[in-house]
Amino acid sequence: MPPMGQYDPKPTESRWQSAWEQCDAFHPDPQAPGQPYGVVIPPPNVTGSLHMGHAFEAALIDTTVRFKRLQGYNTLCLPGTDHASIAVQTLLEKQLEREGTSKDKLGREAFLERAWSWKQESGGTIVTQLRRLGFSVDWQRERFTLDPGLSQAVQESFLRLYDKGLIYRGEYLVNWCPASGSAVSDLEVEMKEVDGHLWYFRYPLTDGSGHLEVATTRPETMLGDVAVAVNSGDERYAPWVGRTLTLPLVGREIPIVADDHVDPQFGTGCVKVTPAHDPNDFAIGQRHGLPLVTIMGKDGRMSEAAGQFRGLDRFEARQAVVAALAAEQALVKVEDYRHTVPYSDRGKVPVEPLLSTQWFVRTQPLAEACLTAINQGQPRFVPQRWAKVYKDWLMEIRDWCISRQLWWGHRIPAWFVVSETDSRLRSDTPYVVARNATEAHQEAQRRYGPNAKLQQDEDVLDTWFSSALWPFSTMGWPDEENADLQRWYPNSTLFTGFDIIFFWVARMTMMASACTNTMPFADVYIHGLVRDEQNRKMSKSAGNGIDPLVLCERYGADALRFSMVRGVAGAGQDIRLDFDPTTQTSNIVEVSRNFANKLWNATRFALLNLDGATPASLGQPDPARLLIADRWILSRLVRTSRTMSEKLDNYGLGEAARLLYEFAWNDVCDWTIELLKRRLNGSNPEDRHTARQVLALVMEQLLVLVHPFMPHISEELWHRLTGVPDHTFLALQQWPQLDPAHVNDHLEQQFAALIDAVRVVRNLRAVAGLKPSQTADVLFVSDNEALCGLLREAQADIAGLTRAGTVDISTTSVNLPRCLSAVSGELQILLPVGGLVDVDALRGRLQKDLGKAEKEITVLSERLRNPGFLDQAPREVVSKMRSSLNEAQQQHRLAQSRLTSLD
RNA sequence: GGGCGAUUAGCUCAGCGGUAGAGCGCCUGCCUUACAAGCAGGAUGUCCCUGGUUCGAACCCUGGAUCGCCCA
Repeated sequence: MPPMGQYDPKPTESRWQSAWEQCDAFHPDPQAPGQPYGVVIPPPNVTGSLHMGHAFEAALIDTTVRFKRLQGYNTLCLPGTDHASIAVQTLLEKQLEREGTSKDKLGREAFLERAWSWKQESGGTIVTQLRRLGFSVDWQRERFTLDPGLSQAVQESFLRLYDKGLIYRGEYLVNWCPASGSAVSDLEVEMKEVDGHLWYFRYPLTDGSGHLEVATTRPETMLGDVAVAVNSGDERYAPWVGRTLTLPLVGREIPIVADDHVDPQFGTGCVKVTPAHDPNDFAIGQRHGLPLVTIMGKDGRMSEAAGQFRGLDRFEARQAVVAALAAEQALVKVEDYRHTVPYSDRGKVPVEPLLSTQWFVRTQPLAEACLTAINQGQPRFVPQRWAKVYKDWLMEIRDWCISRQLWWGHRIPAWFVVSETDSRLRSDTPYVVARNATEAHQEAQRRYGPNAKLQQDEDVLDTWFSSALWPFSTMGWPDEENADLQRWYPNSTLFTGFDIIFFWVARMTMMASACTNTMPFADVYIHGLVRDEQNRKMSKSAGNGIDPLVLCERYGADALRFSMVRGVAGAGQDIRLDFDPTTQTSNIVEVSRNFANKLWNATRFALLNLDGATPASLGQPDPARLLIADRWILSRLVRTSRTMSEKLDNYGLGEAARLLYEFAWNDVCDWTIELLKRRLNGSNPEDRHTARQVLALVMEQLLVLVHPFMPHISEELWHRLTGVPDHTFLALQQWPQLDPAHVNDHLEQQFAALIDAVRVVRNLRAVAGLKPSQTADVLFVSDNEALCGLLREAQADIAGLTRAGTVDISTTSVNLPRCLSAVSGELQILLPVGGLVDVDALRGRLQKDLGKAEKEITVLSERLRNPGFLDQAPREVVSKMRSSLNEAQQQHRLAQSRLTSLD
């Protein structure tokens, strides 16, 4: 058991997590009143476990969602997971390998059974972990991309796009990942800089009149060369254009072509052209009508066409080809060369550009619709600069290869009519696209006669294809009448990281535009990444990932969430989270844990002093009985809740969190609670009653403000404070709706002066070395009547805060020879403590005041002497400077006179 | 090659035209019956450099440096 004064998050957090879920607190009714606010969470990969990025994103989403719910929106936050074709299949294949078997031995059906049972058992890990954060999602609406409903959405959208000619089947160079045995899209390819070589080869002219030199980083592809290209403007080679070369090792006669895209600076200015194995060469080949010679198979080994090299792995072949060319005296030289090589994101091996037949989405028409929308501000990106990134990508978009040679995923709804090609699947076998096998048969029979035999395409769709439908497939689409869809689609906000703007955001907008004719969400909030104390991106592969659950265990989910949200700067910067792996501690999260503890103790204080009364039973305080301190905290409360709303409405989560922290710690705990103590412990029953009303009111409202950020502790404390039954939740209450008339600028300014005066007294006491237990009288002198009035009104409070015996306020100067004294604004502060005074310390203090005043006078009077300033600066600024100068001069005079009186 | 971000106290970062801020750390006192995960007080800055705009620049503009990211 922790000490009384220490908050233990564990029991509280698990208690409310299950209470919320058991009561369906976050299961909204589409028919319920209130403006809709709908969010779908970015579905994490089923293979995954919770990492800090998920926790960060969840914290941002949940803070916003809980805030909207408190504001009275009919709020849906829909969770789910994504099936992750390649990742799951890789994981399972490794398992099978360990068991001495393989997916091919098992067969497709058994493999998929196994995949599903794996998904049931361990696929839910991350979802359980999300619960641990207190994520207020609707678990009843949880979705998985392979669910029947979502699969139907995939089939339907495929069909519609196909019918509109937006999906086609074609033979192109795709990024082939030999590790996973599948095509991958351009986006799944990562360019890496590697140290390689540049080999120079000599290709003889067919007529024997000489030779040309070509340079390449991939010698093995020369077996598939079909031309040599030079820049059309390159005069060095102009005479040879149109003649032919004989390809060494192969003997093929290949033309020399001129092409604008050849860089004359690269190597010798002559490039070998291998259209079947290089995207640039592919383009050259198209322009010049060159044939495609494929010399490699899908396993990354050289094929029949590679002649003597067939069967060699592509990297072995490289060595072998170089050696063979050297033997023929065709190798000129080798240079070290640093260049970029495309790597497969998943397989972590270089991708092979390979000619194959795949399914593609024709993205250009979709991208155009999205461009039109973004030019009209839809969706709205926060921060705005990301809209440009999104736009630039859409403008240079390439077709999206959506077929994957995998088993785990949505099978492509296309059936080959094999009866048309001798029951074999050939490149010219016709096919039909349909919603299901029955419809496919009907269609095939209609087109090819009653004996048409079908074989469904073996391939599945890119996982991102189904993810792209997520905002509406999760809400019942294609059933346009679905109540959820009608209520929460388009979604309100998409929260995601900038790293998947291309992968996901743009694909969602394109698919939404094609399927639903609208943008899928109003706003896109782009957050940063979580970095470690050395500013490195947290990732599993870097080994610097912190397990959020470890931090939840140690400090509580509330503390972790608050740390991350508070760390967000205005414009979606990355956040940094420190962590010492040896002690498993984090200073940043500790700060939030301390904050939770502070709230715990402040509420404990309230409970001890309310004696069983609740905010409701105490009622609103009588305005006539409020002291200045009460009116001040009410003004601060209303202002804070208002400013926090503004920040939260504009995704200023970090700023809102910081405002809350300061309000709770400084205004409520340091000042209000301290000020209330006097009356709570006092003998006047009416004062006591008012003080309790104020305390109850402020604490309850504070807990509401805390709730979006730290849902568990606020829920717990709110129940303790209000005594409401367990099945009524703070999570479903109202954001503070207090009378805006409480806000009082003038009062807050005055109170700031009072706080300052108290601080000066405390400082004087510290300078003089007074023990906290010693009392000392305080005398304020000022000719500012209003200020004196304020101090008089708060006389008793000041006495309490400064351990003063008596507090006197005088408008006429008094001269006490031996006393502590200092100056604050227009106020002279005197502590007559007789012989106790350390004169040197006192002189130091006054000299400090004097110096400060002098500096201020210099700066201000210089500015006020500047005619430009007087003419052009706003009047308020000028008058503010004037009064500041007056104050400084007065302060200077007072300090001076106190100093001389010391001597 | 193009684009974006960062550079402020020893550390981590706010602030983004009107006299430099927080947390941590540091120094000095305090177990003052909500809280030592705390309270009170204190010290600490050519706001990366450079010009310019402005009455006034940490903040806006020019140029540059360093670090980081994205795209080609």
